[in-house]
Amino acid sequence: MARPAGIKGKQTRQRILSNSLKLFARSGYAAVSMREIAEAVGVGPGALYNHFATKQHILMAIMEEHMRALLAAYAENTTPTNEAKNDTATAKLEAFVRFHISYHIALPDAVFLSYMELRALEPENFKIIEDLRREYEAILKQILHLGVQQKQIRVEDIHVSAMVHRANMYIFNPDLFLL
Amino acid sequence: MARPAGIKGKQTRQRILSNSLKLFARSGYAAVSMREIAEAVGVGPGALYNHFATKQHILMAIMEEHMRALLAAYAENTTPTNEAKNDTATAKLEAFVRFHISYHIALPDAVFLSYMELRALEPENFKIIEDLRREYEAILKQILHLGVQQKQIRVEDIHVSAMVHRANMYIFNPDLFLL
DNA sequence: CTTAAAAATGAACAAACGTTCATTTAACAA
DNA sequence: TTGTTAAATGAACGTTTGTTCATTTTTAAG
Repeated sequence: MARPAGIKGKQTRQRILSNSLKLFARSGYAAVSMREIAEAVGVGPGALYNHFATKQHILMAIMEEHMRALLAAYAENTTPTNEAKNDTATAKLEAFVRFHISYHIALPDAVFLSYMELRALEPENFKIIEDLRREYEAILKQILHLGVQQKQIRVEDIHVSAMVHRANMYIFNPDLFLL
Repeated sequence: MARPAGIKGKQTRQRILSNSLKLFARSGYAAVSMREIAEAVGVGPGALYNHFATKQHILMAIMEEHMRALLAAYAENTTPTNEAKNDTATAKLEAFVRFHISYHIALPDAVFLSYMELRALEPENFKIIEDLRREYEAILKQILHLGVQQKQIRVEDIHVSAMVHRANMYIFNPDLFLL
């Protein structure tokens, strides 16, 4: 057999990503083999390389798309209408927290993976994900800043406060403290 | 070269355990090879097998000895003198929490590993570690029970309250919810 | 002093790993 | 209809994996 009938490439790509996400979250990136992924998707090992250059590229695609989807969902959630309604910093903060929690609760595997397997990323990929994470954190920082300006929020140190979010990362990766 | 002069077996065993702990905590059990461990210890790959039958036995030794040390330390901490001083349930609870936090803060690698690499344990080994964990949790449950009897503590559900501790495990291993 | 056990070596093994490639078939554009 | 690209196969490649083993040296016991 060769190419099956009625198969669109983008579908297989998505199936590789979703199955890899499950497997990586369950067993860890290093413990999952390409053959395992291929079997879960229902293709031969070689087929994976029509869609991703390496195993690392699969992990990277999962993480990067997760972060970009998070940022896009926040932008979507923060429509001009909602922005007008949430005019005060405390309203913005509540909207942010509600969005953050509901979004992350809905995608436990992706969140778990994005925290846990940072250590499996090659340096240049790690940097890309780190930058996306910083971009997301900047949203919270900006809200806190506004709250201080409006004298609605009092924080001893805005940076540290925003890091409450980042703390999750350190819980999962204690060694990052050393960087 | 063969056996070096002045080497006691127990020393090498400990060096294998401590180096493996560091490597496993940093990169994950599956991502660390026996050759990596051997190099960190400063011996050849074959030497590891004079002390542990398999790689899994190394992980298991780390986890089991960590849990047994935890239980022993608590027993040590809870001397008859201290028990007499901590006669009320709230005093016992405070003593437990203080012990728990200070002990776990002192051993971040071992704690991280014992939470994270449960998924790398073969079923029979997982059961042994799980039983030790339950034994430790039983201490807290007993204190809460006493507190309810003495009407010093009110809990909606003792089991659930004790599980606040266990919650850490689920944060690191969401799939355990399915068991 | 002799001997058995303990500790280490490093080459070797089979299995599994990530990845490549020649080949085949389906989809699609010209 | 023809030619090119996309998608899949599955055997094969070189490397790495966990582990074994014959051998050597040290320790320790009788």
